[in-house]
Amino acid sequence: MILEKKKAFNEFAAAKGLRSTRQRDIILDFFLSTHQHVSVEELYLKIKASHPGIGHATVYRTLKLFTEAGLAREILLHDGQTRYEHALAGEHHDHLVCTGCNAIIEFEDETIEKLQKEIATRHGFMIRSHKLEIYGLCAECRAAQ
Amino acid sequence: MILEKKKAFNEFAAAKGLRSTRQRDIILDFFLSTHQHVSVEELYLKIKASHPGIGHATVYRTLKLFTEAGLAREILLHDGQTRYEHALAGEHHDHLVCTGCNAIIEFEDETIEKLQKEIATRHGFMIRSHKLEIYGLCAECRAAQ
DNA sequence: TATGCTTTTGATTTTCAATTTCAATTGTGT
DNA sequence: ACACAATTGAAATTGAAAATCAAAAGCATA
Repeated sequence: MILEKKKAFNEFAAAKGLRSTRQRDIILDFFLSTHQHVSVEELYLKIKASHPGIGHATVYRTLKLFTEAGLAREILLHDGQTRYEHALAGEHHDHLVCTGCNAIIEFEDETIEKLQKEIATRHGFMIRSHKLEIYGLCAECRAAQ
Repeated sequence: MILEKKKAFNEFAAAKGLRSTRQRDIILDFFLSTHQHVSVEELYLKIKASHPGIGHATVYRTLKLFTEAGLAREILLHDGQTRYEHALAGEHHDHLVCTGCNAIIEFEDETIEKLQKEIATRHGFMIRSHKLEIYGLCAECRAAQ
């Protein structure tokens, strides 16, 4: 899985004529070994602990590259921080976001995906990507109330 | 429709013990007369043209109030600007967002809504709100390519 | 209508994520 | 090793959003 993604990135880099750099390797390693939905700041701090030389800007830039390469996907929640989740081209999942404890539960639903395609077709729209987030309270937070 | 919303806001204000102010009236008028999906900045500039006294902060604060009152809903697209769309409690629609021309097409789909509820139930999750955005190219932008 | 208390306002400052800048560094083909 | 372009990172900049706080405005009461 991790190797698969590294390979995917290398292919993307090669196709785009990007150079292979120490920093990108490190950032990719860290990104792949974090939990889902890291914010840039969070990842930056993690990396900084063992690689103090790596700068803010590079982390931002590189995560944008991963997104272009299809390894990552940007998610905007409502706390003003951009997060990135793991992704592989083609695969997709959506989110239940708990507003109580900020937990994120992932799910997939083929029927919803299919309905989206139908809607798009009806409007002459060509889908590139989509995002479905359901906000509310998870089972634990409901119980705790 | 506009009166209905004004009434809704007045009721909300009364229930919360908020005062009725000239600024809030003006901002509500402008908000209700704009197209869907205004950014705060956009609305602020529109208002400023005829009411130069009204400040940035007030527009931000007031839009948050409208959201609390159920008249507006925050939407985060990928341009770093928070937008607000018109809403009435209970009503909901989702978006096709064209990455070519930034057009936003609204749609509603009962089946998708129903599937979301099922998914939530399956996870013991209580839905408060949700957001579905489909990104891609609209018919015009596809043709223009 | 005046009084006194409280909310609201708005100019300004602050914050903070994200981007830009640019000189120095590094990767890569020759 | 050389040359040249891409990349990096410290620092500055931008820009949205929130916080601050004295002044102004709303509102209940006399």
